[in-house]
Amino acid sequence: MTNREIAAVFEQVADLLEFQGANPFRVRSYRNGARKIADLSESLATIAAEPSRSLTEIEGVGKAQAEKIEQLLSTGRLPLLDELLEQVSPQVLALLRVPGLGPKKAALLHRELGVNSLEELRKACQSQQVRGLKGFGAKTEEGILKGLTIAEQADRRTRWVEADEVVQRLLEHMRALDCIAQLEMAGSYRRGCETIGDLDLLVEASDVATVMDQFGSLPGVADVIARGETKMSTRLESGLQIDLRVVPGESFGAALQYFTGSKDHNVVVRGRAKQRGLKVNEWGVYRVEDDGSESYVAGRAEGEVYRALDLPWIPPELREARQEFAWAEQGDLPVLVQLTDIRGDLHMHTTATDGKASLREMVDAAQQRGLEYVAITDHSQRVSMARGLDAKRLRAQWSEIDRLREEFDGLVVLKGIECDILEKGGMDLPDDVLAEADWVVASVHYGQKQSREQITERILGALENSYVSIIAHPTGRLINRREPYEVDMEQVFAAAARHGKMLELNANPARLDLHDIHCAAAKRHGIPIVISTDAHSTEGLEVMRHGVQQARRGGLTAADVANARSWKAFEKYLRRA
DNA sequence: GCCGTTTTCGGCCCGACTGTTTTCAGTCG
Repeated sequence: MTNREIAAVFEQVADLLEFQGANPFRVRSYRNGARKIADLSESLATIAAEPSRSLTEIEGVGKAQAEKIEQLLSTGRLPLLDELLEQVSPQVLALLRVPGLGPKKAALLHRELGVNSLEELRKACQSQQVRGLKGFGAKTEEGILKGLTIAEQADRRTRWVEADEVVQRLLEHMRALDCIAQLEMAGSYRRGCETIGDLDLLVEASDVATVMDQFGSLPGVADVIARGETKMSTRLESGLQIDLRVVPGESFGAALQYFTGSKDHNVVVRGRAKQRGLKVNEWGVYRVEDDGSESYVAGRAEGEVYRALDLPWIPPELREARQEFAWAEQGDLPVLVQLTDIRGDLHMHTTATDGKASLREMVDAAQQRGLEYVAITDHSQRVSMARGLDAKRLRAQWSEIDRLREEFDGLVVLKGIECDILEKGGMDLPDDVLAEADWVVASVHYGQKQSREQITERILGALENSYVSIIAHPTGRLINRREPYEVDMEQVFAAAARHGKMLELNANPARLDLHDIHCAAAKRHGIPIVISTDAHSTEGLEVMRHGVQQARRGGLTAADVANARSWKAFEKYLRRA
């Protein structure tokens, strides 16, 4: 079983236990275990197979979970899960997706009314059976009916780039107010996560009511879910929820820290505070005296909050309770790569295959963006739908690049190709053609359903080809649309390191492939990452910022990113490789 | 179920808001 599958089993166990009203800390420990497993770049099977190592070396995995992982690895089954599934039907778990329904209320509905599915819940609400239950009323019933629609279309998080469009609109709408002193987005949006559950807006303002009125009047707001003295929540017609918090200036930094999360990061922050006789909440950092009284220590700026805990400010992208606290304590926090560090773009298409802009237009647009070097990498012949290039057409394009080079002073244009790794293994163009290229991007487009062994073999084969420079979008996933193909990334990392190859971080916001944890793993292997736009139009060059953001989440510095090097430095590296 | 600079038991982050209830439980982030 793969890490992802085992993490999913632990998640399911947590859901089922929660539904049964089990010890909430036991539930949390399974969720925590699932997350740590999902964050792992090494496979559990590898760790378990090594006699000198133990699964309990994974933080958050103790003796009990280690045994369960071993059961899953050897038998593919978990008796605990089977047992739980006998007691609770998995369909009932869907009830937890209804906003406002937690384990307690869902269990009560199941127990008292025999509700087993979202459909049955709808019927129970419509026949007004729900309002009679203890702890329920007419308003709850109406709320559930509203929430049902959301639950039915749930299971989908918004891609960061889509959320960003809403954010830009929201910020502009709010900036129209004079009474706002500070305005920041927090939450997973600020952490640059690839998908966003909801949006969090933080405001410092004197006039709370005016801010809330303005917030509620954002075009596209379908519903005001809640409105209190400091907190308000709305839902857009698209289903996206936006939370607003209004705080005073002395709390702004503390609130920003608090609402940026992640949840797990904040748990560690709180724990540290406690060790130091402090308390951290969204209003500030407080010293707790022996008599129980509290005095304000910090909270105006986010950095103050961390300083009070003897930590440097931690970039939001790193706040996932992974390595950041260890780094921060040792003074080893990476200086994360920035968009302005990027000097080259090494994956783009033209009208020769499936691009929308000509070679000249792409090169021109790259120069206008201030890039020092680009590689033109159209598809190879196997990608027939895109009219992929055979040797003859490819050489013709390279001649065109030769002519173009004389015109474009100060911009280096590399003769490249995105060469398919064939289903049966091997490259889509002969070695003598690849040998003439400056830059060979190898990628899997076909046969994505093949077995783990097959796909891994294909990619390893490409890494062994001395003319291949890099593997593009190494896992093939499309966010919200297609799972990554089965590939043993450990072997890919080892082979890439051995053969001196690079790995691509595809910056297309639908791909963001490599994943952040794979970026971090590649860095540990000393593999240079190239962030590429894979642009199919001149506007497509714009997506570089998404790739940089993903790289930051992976903890990459400019030194870890090959195309953050000057052309001179990059060229030297190419020649050596 | 996990974990340990008050360690092998007894903690485990903390506050806002809602609806239902006369003082709080449940949910959410």
